[in-house]
Amino acid sequence: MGRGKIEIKRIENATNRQVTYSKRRSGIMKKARELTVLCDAQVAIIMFSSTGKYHEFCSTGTDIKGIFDRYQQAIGTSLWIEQYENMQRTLSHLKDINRNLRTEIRQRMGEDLDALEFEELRGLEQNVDAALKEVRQRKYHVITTQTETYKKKVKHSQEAYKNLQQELGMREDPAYGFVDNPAAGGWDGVAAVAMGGGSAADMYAFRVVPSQPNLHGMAYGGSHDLRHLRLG
Amino acid sequence: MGRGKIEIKRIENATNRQVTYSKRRSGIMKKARELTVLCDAQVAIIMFSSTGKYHEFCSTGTDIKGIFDRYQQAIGTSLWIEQYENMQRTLSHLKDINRNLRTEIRQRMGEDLDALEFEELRGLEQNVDAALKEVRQRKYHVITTQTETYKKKVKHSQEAYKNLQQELGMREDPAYGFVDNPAAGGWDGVAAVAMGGGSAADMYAFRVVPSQPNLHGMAYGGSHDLRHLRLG
DNA sequence: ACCTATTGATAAAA
DNA sequence: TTTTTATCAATAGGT
Repeated sequence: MGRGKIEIKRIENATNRQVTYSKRRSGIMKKARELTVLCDAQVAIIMFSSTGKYHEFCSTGTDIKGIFDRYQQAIGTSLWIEQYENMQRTLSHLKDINRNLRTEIRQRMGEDLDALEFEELRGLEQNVDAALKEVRQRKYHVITTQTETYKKKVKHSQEAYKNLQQELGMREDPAYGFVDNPAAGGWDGVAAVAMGGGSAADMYAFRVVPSQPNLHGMAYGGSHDLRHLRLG
Repeated sequence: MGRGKIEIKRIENATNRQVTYSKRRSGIMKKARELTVLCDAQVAIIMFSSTGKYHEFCSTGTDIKGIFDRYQQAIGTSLWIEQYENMQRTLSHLKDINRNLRTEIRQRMGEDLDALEFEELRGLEQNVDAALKEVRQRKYHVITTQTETYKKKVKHSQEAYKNLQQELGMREDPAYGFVDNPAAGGWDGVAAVAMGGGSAADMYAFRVVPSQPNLHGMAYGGSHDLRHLRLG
C-alpha cells in the first residue's frame, strides 16, 4: 500500500522509521476506533516508539485501568487483582469485627441491651460485676502504693529537715515546721475512700480527662470518640 | 475497502458483527506486529469482543505487564499503586482502631489495668459501675415481662380448664388440678432473684451459652473468641 | 473459510 | 510535519 511494496523488517533510516511510525500508528488507532464502534468491543492499546514517546488508545466508556483489570480477570492468573481482592476481603472482615467490638463495648456500657437474650444478659451481668471487682482491687492497689511512696518521701524530708536543724543548732519553730498533706486525715484516708466502691468514687468532684484523647481513645469518663469513628 | 463503503456505527446484525470483529481484529494485530518490526516499537493491545471473548497482542521482548508497568511510569501517577497504598493505609488504620477496641474491652473486663493512670482507673470504675446498674435494670425488665407473660398464659389455661370442667359437669378433682410452676413460690420469686445483683446471679448453677457462637462473638459467659482473632 | 470488487492505507516524494 | 498520489492491503458482501 504505497508507491511500492516494502519488506517487513526494521527501517534503518531513522527519519523514515519515525515517519512510518507516525503514519501507521494513527492508522492503527483509527482502525481500533472503528472496531470499537462497529463491533461494540472494548480495546486498549499502549505504544512506545523507539524514541520512547508513548501513545495510547482506549475505547469509550472505560479506561486503560478498567480494561486491564478485566484482562487480569479473564486470564485468571491475576497479577494484581488477587492481592487487591484479598485486601478487600480483609478490609470488610476487619470492618465486621470492628462493628462487633463496638457492639460489645456498648453492651458493656449498658447500652443496646434490647438485642440480648435473658441468658446473655445474665452472663453480661456476671462478667461486668466481676470486672468491677477487678477494677476496684486495682484501684486500691494503686492508691496504697502511691500512699506508701508519699509516706516515705514525707518521712525522708522530715528527717532531712530535722538533721538540718540539729546541724545548724536551731531551736524548732512551729511556724516553719512540716505539715501533712492533705488536711488532717493523712494518706490512709484516701486509701479508705478508694476501697469504698461506686458511691465513694462519686465523692471526687473533678471529671476524668484522658491522657491521650485521640489515637488512644480510652476516655472512660467522657464521650467515647473512638467508637463513633466510621470508615468507608 | 470492500464491496461497498460502510458507515462507522454499531453493526446490528450479530453475525455480521462477529465476522467483522474477527476480520478487523486480525487486521489490527497484523498492523501492530508490522509496526513493532518496522519501527522498533513496543505495543500492547487488549481487546474484548461484545460477546466477552478476549484477545491480546504484545510486541516481542516484553509482556503485557511490562508494557503496563512502563505505561504507569510514563503517565507518572500510577493508577494501581495509588489505590493500593490507600487501601494499605485504611487497613492499618482499621487495625489500630481494632487494637484499641480490644484493649478497651479487656480493661472493661478488669484485665490489663496496669497501663491505666489512677484517674483513668477511677473513671473506668464509675463507668463499669453505671453499666452494671443498667444491665441489672434491663435484666429485671426482661424477667418481669416474661413473668407477666407466663402469668397470663397460666391464667388463661386455668380458666379454660375450669370452663371445660363446668361444661362437662365434672366435679373438681385435686389429683388432676393445675400446679403452679416452678415449685411453690410462683413466678414472683424469679423476679426477686433477678434483682438481687451479683451474688444472686451466682445462684444459677448452669453456664451461659451464646446463641450465635461464631460471627456474633458476644460470649459473655464463656471465652471471648472475637477478641483473640488476629489478621495479617 | 474463501473470493474478489471495492474502499482504505500508506510509501515515497514534495 | 503534512499533502499528494500511485500503489498495495484490507475487507464487505456473497458463496
